[in-house]
Amino acid sequence: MNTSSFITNIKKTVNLNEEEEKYIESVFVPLRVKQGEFVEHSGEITRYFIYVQSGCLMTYFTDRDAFDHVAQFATAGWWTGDLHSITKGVPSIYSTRALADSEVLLLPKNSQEELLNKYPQMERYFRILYQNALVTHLHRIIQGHAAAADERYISFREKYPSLEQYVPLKYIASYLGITPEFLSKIRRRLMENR
Amino acid sequence: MNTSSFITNIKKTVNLNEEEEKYIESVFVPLRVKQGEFVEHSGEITRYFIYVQSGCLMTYFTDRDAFDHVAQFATAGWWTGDLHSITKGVPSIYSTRALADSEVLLLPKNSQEELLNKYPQMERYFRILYQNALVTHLHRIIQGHAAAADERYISFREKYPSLEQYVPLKYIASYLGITPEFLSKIRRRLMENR
DNA sequence: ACTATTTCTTAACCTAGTTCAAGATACTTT
DNA sequence: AAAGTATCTTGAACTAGGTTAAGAAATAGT
Repeated sequence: MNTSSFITNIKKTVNLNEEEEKYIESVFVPLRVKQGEFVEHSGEITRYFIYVQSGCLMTYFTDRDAFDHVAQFATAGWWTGDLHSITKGVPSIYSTRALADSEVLLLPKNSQEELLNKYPQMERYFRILYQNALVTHLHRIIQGHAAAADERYISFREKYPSLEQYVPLKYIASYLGITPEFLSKIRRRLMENR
Repeated sequence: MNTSSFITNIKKTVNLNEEEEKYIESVFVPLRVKQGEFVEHSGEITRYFIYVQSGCLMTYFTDRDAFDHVAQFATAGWWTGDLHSITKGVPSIYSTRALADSEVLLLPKNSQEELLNKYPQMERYFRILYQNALVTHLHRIIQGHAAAADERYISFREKYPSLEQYVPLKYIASYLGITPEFLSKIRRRLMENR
């Protein structure tokens, strides 16, 4: 498995010379996961930042009634994992699992720290990554309050059309904060009205 | 108005020498706002990162039915504003207003860029700031899906006890994603059960 | 191809949270 | 202190979305 797609991704944000590329590539741990397999388990301390090369992962929270709540999906070019657990060294409340056979690159916590110390561009890369994620998250919060479920579903489909091929509807429902049954109703209404 | 509280805040995360402190202090624009006054208006391109020295601000989104939805509160030591608008140069969908007489420090977009280029520590400071905010935001999303309104209210009070002095209940309701009337009912139930 | 398991849908009934409208408490301003 | 404005509460009627349970359709395993 080669890591060049990741380097390409970084270079969209910051510049890297040959030596930097080499080093960065060297610290990632490539991993293949089959559909259904876990990359991280809740309850354990997260050790890796997870970058998706291909396939699709989901990160989710399981509540005390054993209901799963999808925090985020991640397809090629996305990062996922539990930032809180890895940075603070506390057990994670999220699990990360493959929704399809996937190739991921694991960046161990220590290696990330090294990268940040060694290459200021990497500090910038992550700053911008987090900055963009923050905008998206806040938008999701507000839309959760301001828009009805059907609107949220419609904009989800517009925003992430590629996810439909990987993600079962029940997880999309979970991501949107509704039940699969209600999503079914919404989908039917949308079909009937056109 | 002095800016030293801000420097103290940065120094909790990264180190600064005398020269750096001086320069950083020099690029901030201090501003006093009275209760009810706006710091940023939706529809305009955000020009400043907003740091709160004292008092309390709220940033909110107004939907097409003219309902306000509180995105976040900010008291002393917090940043607020619309990251999307300022970084992408697009009109903001959020407004920021003072809930009490407040002292804020405005960091113009250009000055932030300069700081980031000049001092790698500042890149790190913002990376960590965003990283922490991301954790909080994701938690808020998940709690919005996994917890009922009364639980969300209780954990809000535990997490931000200091906000109760500044923030009218109707805005707390908005932040939690419920109506003021329903928050009233929740509060009553909580009173009766003890 | 056959079976088992998971996912998706439907329908009847239920509830957390909303809407509307009115009254009660605060908080300002003069 | 009075009057005006904004906030908070209450209650009755309502609705978006949840629950339960069962069947249909798709996937996966053998």
